[in-house]
Amino acid sequence: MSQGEMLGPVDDAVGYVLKQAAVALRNAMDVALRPLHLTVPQYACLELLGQRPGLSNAELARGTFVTRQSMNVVLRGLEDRGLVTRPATAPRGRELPTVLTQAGLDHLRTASVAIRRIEKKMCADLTPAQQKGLLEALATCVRSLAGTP
Amino acid sequence: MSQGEMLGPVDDAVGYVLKQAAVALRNAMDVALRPLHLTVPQYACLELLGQRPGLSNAELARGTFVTRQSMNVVLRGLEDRGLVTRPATAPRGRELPTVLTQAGLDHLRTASVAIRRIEKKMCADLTPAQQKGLLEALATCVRSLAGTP
DNA sequence: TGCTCTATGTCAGGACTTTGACATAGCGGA
DNA sequence: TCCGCTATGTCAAAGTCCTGACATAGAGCA
Repeated sequence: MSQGEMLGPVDDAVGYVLKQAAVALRNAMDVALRPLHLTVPQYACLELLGQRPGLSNAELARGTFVTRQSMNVVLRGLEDRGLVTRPATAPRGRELPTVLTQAGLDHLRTASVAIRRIEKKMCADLTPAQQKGLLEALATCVRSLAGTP
Repeated sequence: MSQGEMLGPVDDAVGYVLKQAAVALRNAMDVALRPLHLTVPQYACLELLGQRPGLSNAELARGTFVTRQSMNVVLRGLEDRGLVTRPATAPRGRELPTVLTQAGLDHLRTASVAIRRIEKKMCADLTPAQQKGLLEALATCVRSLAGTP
């Protein structure tokens, strides 16, 4: 390659830098979760269940930004490993409320500290005010994009 | 669903909101590019080539955060549609410098305004200072994550 | 009651991306 | 010069995720 770090116009585009940050975070999470034999979607599922037990498959899918089908296979894998449990029959409607097992809770704890370390590292060079502003700005972006075309 | 918009602890995590924003942007770009028969990676490739003509396959892959193999199939598709051109033989080393054709440039222009409209909408409710802060904060996060573990 | 509409769980198929591997072209030091 | 070392382009295989489709359960309304 000819130039090492030439600043191009793409680096001024919010979308580009957003994508860049998301990919960097994803990769860092991936390597942090590998020793625990967890993928990022699996961890996201556990984290959500830890904070809000009894979520159904569809609710978990929306919460982790994947489809119901993908979440279904994730849950199957976690179920086979004994990390989560779903009742055989639906207590209401067709929703199968999922809960963490003790093993799942233990796994979540260790994974959670690893991920929290990643986030800490990511925000290490940000002042508390900057971090707060980042959070608010991103939330505002999400709201703006959610509106009608 | 029981609760509509209950604010959970996950919404306070920077990583979660970052992912949320990236997915929202990706989806918005997807629907905006569909009428032009372009996928997001294809558009990203065209945009990069428009700003820095002559980039090689590997350089484009790094710039769009995918693997060389994925970028190879993307380039093949764009080449078959006559939007980009690569020399049959490498002028230096093994790199094949890719450039936009006139049709590719036209396609890029229309796609670029559509995407810029999306970014404009995303940042609509942000003050210029907030937008500047967001850009800087994200760049700082990328740098922090890039450091050694 | 009966009908429609929405939402959920699940199965099959396909599209896209990544991992792994290989041959080759420059680069730099012994 | 020669030998490693890195980087590039490409092929094959695997994995991951999504789109499409179906049957079913509850809510709302005539």
